[in-house]
Amino acid sequence: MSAPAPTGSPTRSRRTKPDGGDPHAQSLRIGDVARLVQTTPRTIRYYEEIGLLPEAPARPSGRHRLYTPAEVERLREVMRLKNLLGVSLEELKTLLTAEEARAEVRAQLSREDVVGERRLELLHEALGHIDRQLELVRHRAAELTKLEHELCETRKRVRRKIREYHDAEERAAR
Amino acid sequence: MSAPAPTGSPTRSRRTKPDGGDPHAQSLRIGDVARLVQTTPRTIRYYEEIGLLPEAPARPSGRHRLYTPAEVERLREVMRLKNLLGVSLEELKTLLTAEEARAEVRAQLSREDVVGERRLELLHEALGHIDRQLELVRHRAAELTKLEHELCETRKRVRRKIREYHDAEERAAR
DNA sequence: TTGCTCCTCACGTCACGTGAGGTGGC
DNA sequence: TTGCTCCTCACGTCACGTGAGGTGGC
Repeated sequence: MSAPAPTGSPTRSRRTKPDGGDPHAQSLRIGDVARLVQTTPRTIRYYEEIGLLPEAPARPSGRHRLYTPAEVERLREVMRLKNLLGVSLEELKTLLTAEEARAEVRAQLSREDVVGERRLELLHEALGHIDRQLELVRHRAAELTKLEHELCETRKRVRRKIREYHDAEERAAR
Repeated sequence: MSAPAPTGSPTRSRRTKPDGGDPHAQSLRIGDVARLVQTTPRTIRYYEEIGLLPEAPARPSGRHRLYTPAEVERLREVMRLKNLLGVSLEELKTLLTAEEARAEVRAQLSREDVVGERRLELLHEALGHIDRQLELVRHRAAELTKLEHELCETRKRVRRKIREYHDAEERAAR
């Protein structure tokens, strides 16, 4: 998982000079981000284009995009779900929208200013969303495990044949 | 997995009249096959076009394609690997070519007319191929399982919050 | 004969890949 | 200033989707 950065420059991070209160401190450029999450700049721009990632607010056309560590994490999660769940980007978008709603709920709940029925309602909504995702993940995991078992069985059969060959050779030697 | 055939005619199978030695007995048409393996006729034709499925030999242009049960099984396996492994069709093609080589080897071995070094060589080749596939499958399975655990943890936290809410309500009632 | 499914182009779409030509920042 | 990465079009590609117009077989 820890990408060994196969080629290219040793990932120079931008603006690592002592943080002078700069709101862009620790920001990474698109190429660095792409290497970190194992994808390409083109893909990141495309995700922004279709609204899967938020546009950097008020970036003048032609200027470099900059990404905060939080945005990098978000992208990493997007890539992970896309790879593992095999859904379309449109489905992924709705899935992530729900995820954000959940985050919003968590934020509200932690401020403790949402109480009573409303609080319970939000919690049950979050639960429903998690359960849907869990079902999807479990289904795929089960199918993969089944495939793994089948491959193991086939492997055993081949190994047995190899053993039988060696046994026969041994008998012949006597 | 057993497709409930959501809409359309109740899957009339072709040529189910008592098998009169017809080599095409039990053959299915492309629409029936598509329903069976959860895909579309277009996809099946496309796979034939790029050589992922063998072309029906000597089918005059414009005539219907017919599929034997063995061909349906082959296609089902293709769909399964594509969905679970998330590889390109080109990668899948080489993967299946190796699979066929293995089948060929099995056929040769069962005829017992391959002996000595050659036999052992073929077996080790098969083993290597299986191991590569196993590695791929295990990696994905592990990642999915990790995601599943994470979702479970999140679920627990939400449930705990719900319980805490009810507890607080109970205390308030006293 | 009527209805269905099938056929072959062929253009559209999704999720990017890949230059072309130009600008930005260490 | 030199090198790099970045930028925006814009066309290409992969894996199909979706009609258009026509033929095949129960």
